[in-house]
Amino acid sequence: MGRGKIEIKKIENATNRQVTYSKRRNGLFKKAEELTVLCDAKVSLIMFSSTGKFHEFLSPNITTKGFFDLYQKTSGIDLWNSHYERMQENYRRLKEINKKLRRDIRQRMGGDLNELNIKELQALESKMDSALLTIRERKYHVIKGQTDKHKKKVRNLEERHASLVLDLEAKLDRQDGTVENGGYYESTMGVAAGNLYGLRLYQNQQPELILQHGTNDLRLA
Amino acid sequence: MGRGKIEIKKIENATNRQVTYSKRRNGLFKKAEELTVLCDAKVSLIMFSSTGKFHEFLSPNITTKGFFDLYQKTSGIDLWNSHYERMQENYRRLKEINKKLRRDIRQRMGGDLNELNIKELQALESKMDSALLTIRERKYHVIKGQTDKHKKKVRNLEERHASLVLDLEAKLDRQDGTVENGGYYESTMGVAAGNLYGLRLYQNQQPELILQHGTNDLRLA
DNA sequence: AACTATTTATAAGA
DNA sequence: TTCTTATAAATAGTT
Repeated sequence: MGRGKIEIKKIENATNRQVTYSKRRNGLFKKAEELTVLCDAKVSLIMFSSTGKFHEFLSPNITTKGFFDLYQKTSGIDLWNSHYERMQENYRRLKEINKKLRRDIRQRMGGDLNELNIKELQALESKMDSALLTIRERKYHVIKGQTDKHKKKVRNLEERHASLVLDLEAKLDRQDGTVENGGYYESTMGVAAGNLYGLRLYQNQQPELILQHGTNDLRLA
Repeated sequence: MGRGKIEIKKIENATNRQVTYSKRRNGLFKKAEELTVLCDAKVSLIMFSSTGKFHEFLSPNITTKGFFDLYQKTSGIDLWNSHYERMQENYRRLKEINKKLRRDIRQRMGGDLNELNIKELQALESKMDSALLTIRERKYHVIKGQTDKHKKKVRNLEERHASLVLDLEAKLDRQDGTVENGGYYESTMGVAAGNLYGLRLYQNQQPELILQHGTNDLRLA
C-alpha cells in the first residue's frame, strides 16, 4: 500500500527505517485501538524500536500488571515464579533450621524430653551441667568485679574523708582552740565534724584521735 | 476499508463482532510481524477477545519473560517486584529470629555471656538449674523404666525356670530314681538341671527344694 | 510533515 | 469458517 510494493525485509537505510517504524507504529496503534473498541477486546501492544525507544498501547480499564496476570492465568505460562523459587527454597530451609533451634532450646529448658533416649539425655545433662558451671563462674566473676569496684569506691571515700579530717585538725590547731571553750567551734564545725568523727568511730579505726580529744594535740600519731 | 465505512464503536451483533475480531486480529498480527522485520523492532502483541480467548504475537529471538523484563527496565514500571517484597520481609524477619535463637542457645551452652548483666545471668542460671533438674528427673524416670523392664524380664525367666524345675522333679519322681544312683539323671538332665539349681541357690529363694534334695520327695512345700 | 499513487485491509455478502 | 469483491484505509516514495 504505497507508491510501490515493498519486500518484507529489514530496511537497510536507517533513516528510512526509522520513518517507516514511526508510520507503521501509528498504524498498528490505531488498529489496536479500533479492535479494542469494535470487538470489546483487551489488547496489549508493546514495541521497542531498533534504537531502543519503547511505545505501548493498552486497552483501557486494565493495568499492564493486570494484563500480565491475566496473560499468565490464561496462557499457563509462568513469567516470574521461577524468580521466586530460589528464595522460596531458602525460606523453607531457614524455617527448618528455625524449627530445630526451637526444639533444641525447648529441650534445654526441660521440654520435649520424651523424644530423647537415655544416651541423648545423658549427653544433654552433661552439656547443661558444664554450661551451668560456666554461667556460674561468669556470674561470680561479674559479682566479684562489682564488689571490687564498690570496695575501691569506699576506700576512695575513706581517703577523702581522712584528708578532710586532717584539714580540719590543722585548722583547729592554728586556732589554738579547745573543745571546752567551743562556742565558736560548735557553731562552725558542728555537724560536719560530728559526721567525720562519727565515721571514724563507726569504722573503729585510728582511735588515737578520739582518745586525744581532750588535749590540744589533735594531730594524728 | 470494506464495502462500506463503519463507525468505530462496539459491534453489537456478537457473531459479527467475532468475525471482525478474527479478521482484524490477523491483520494486526500481520502488521506486527511486518514491523518486526522491516524495522528490526521488538513487538509484543497480546489480545483477549470478549469471549476470553487469548492470542499473542511476539517478535522472534525473545521470550515473553525477556520482553517483560525489558519492558520493566525501560518503562520503570514494576510488574512483580511488589510480589517479592513481602517474601523478602518475611525472610528477613525469620533470619532475625534465627539469630536470636542461636544466641540464646549459645548462652545456654555457656558462650557469649559477656553480653549479659548480673540480673540476666542470674535469671539464666536459675532457668538452667530448673531445666537441669527436669532433665535429671526425666533421665531417672527413663532409667527406672528400663530397670523395671529388666526386672520384669528376670522375674518372668525365673518363673519359667521354676516351672521347668517342677517338670523335672515330676519326671524324676515318676522314675522313682534318686540323685545318688543318678547315672541316667546326670546324663539327661546334667547341665540344665545344674543351672536351674544354681539359679535357685543364687537367688536364695525357696530353699526347701535344696533341703529336701536327699529324699525322694521333691515336690515343693 | 504533507501529498498521493498505489497497495493492502477488510465489510458485507455468498 | 472461508472466499469474494467493492471499497476504505494505510502507507511508500516523493516533495
